[in-house]
Amino acid sequence: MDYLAGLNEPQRKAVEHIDGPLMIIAGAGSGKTRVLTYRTAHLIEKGVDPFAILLLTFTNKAAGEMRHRIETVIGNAAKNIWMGTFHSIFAKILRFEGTRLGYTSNFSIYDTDDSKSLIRALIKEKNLDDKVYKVNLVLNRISNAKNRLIGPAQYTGSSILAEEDRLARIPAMGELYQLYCARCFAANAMDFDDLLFQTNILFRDHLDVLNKYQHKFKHVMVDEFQDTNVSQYLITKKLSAVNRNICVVGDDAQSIYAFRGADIQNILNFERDYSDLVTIKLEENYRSTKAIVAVANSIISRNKNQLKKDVFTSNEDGDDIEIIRASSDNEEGRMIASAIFEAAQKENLTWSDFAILYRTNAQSRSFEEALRRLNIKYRIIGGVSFYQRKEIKDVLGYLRFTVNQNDEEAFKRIINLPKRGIGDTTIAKIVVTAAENNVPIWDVVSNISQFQAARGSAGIEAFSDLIKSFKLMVEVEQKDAYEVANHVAKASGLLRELYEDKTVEGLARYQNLQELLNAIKSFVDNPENEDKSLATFLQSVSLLTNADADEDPADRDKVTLMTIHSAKGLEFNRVFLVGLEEDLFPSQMMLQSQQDLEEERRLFYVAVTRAEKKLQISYAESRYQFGRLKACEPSRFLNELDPNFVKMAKPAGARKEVSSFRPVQKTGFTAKPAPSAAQLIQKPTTNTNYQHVVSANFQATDALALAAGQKVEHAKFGFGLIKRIEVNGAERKAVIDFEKGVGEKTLLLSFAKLMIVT
DNA sequence: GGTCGTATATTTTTT
DNA sequence: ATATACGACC
Repeated sequence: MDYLAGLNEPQRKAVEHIDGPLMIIAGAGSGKTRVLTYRTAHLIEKGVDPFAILLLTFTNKAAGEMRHRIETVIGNAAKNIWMGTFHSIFAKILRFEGTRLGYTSNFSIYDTDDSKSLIRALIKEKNLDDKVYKVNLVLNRISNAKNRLIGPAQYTGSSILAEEDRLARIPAMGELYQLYCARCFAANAMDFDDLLFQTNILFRDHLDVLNKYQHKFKHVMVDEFQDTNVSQYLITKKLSAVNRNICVVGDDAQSIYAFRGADIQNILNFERDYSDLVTIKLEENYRSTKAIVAVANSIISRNKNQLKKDVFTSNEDGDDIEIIRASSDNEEGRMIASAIFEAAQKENLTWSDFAILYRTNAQSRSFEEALRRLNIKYRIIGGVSFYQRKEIKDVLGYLRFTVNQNDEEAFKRIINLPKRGIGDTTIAKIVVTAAENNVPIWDVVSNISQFQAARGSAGIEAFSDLIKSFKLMVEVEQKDAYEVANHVAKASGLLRELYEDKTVEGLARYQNLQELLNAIKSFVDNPENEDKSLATFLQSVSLLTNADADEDPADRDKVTLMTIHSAKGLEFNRVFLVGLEEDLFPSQMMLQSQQDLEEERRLFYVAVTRAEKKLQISYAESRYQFGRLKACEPSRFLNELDPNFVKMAKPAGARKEVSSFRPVQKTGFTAKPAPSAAQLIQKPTTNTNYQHVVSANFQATDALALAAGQKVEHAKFGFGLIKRIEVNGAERKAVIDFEKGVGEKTLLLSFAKLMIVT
């Protein structure tokens, strides 16, 4: 019990409160995780069975870390606590209980891409105008409905919603919703929202199941409670209705997921649902300096919709918050990068002490470039994660279809991959045939001759034989996930296809695939995983968030770049909050669609409170957007900072633009790893002759731009004159002579769109 | 059915 | 700037 000694009064009270509903309002940096950890440990020490504790966190990573910390306090018993995200915990429960709802235990989980693809197909099948029925809009409406527990039947029955959709000129919305659900169900698939929605249905319609879990979980705890939606809230409420031991932890000031259905009212109105609720406020900030806390308070005090709170700190005063003005996004990048470089040297900090936080993922580019230039190591959290990459999703598609042959989206992805001569028309026909005859897709595929004339059916038969052999491995031979995946990668031909692709991207994709196989291997080898089946692996994979990505600890000393959303729950010695421009932050989109400046302000608050020692905020006066330079205004949020703790950074000395013209000497370098990225094959060069041979597949406009005598220039990086250009149409090759040396950068930018053929 | 070339729209945040 | 959609053509 000695760990109680290190806690302050409210923290200790929270830890020691065992029976009855408890709400902990935890200000930023107030030791929330610590309280949650100790409280759980305390429960177990008081004799609560770890299996009877349900702890819901926001990311899998948070759960993992918490488990680790509890383990150091109470040891091995921590392994048995039910801990994870809402999505992963209830996916697990649905595996067991889903049969009650007509799903089998190996149901697929559709990610957002799958959902969108299905909606796109439905819009097409119904002959609706996809300019009016935008996929994102439709998906949003469906998602919102599910999060508010409005099923398709209720949706179509609601005159209010029908009126809304009529006014929005999307009267077929209800029908689409219905079809979407029917198709997901036929595919034995649930989307992200279904994992919560169907859990609610399960608990509503099957009281014996609800009862079982109500008695199983003696204590229910919810972390980041401010970001739960109605669907999640109802699940926890139902689960804790018997024992009434519900403990929620959160900070209304940090509620930043309204766009995903999170309802700040859950926390603001929590008292209404529990008359005997005990509320404890943690208001002492242990993380940040006085200056940072003061500025954060000055920001959040402008919001009306919040619980009263008085966050304070007894930490040192600290440096003032610095505002950095840059002329462009590229200059912003350079200024921040050199600020990091200098600070690291002068103050003996490591790269991992720094974080750059931005509003949108697209902003990372200028920082990446500038950091690379200074040889500063960095890592980017978010963006396109490993499991989103095409080659990975392709293999996962095969694996998904092997486990669940009704999975329509997996089917569409892999049926013609590698090419089997099966086109979109055939695929659509199969899908529609299955839907119309109300039979699983697999029935059509495996009996293709009954449904379709001979044309194209050879390829389909080959495909169905392939899948049958995979099925055999899983269902009869009971092979584990790795054995199956390894075989599938080879037998499908995907591995070979990538192996034969000798371009740099091809190589990277091949390596990614190998890495996926390694990940599966380590899943199988991990003694903590009792169930090594493919189905279980797939489930764990589809619920990974981008905060969960593995990082090799040996390689950790890097500057972190990420969106403010992904920074939730983290802290850094130094924080650079960048891109403080009106319309970007606060985001124009957000203000238009949700009319919610307060949520943006909370996001600002979250960003500011990530900093421990020093906070620097920057904005640019111009920024590239859609390839064009746009003028920008400083954000209104800059005026909301307490002026007593803010200073302008001294203007950086006049800076000469870089315009080096280094001759290219390397053989074969690559452009950014964009899909259209190019590899340059360079012929041996002499000192004066910069000839490059490019095998390319380019648009006519590009060829024009590259015509002989044209200047090739890019922004500030320099230019070169093309002396001669030969474009051999048949071979799709261009030979280009440069009059003089051009910078490597210029070459890359000029050729980035050229795609390699050979 | 597949490939190529051009026109068009697109960007907020994420389980 | 780039991803997608569409029409022309093989």
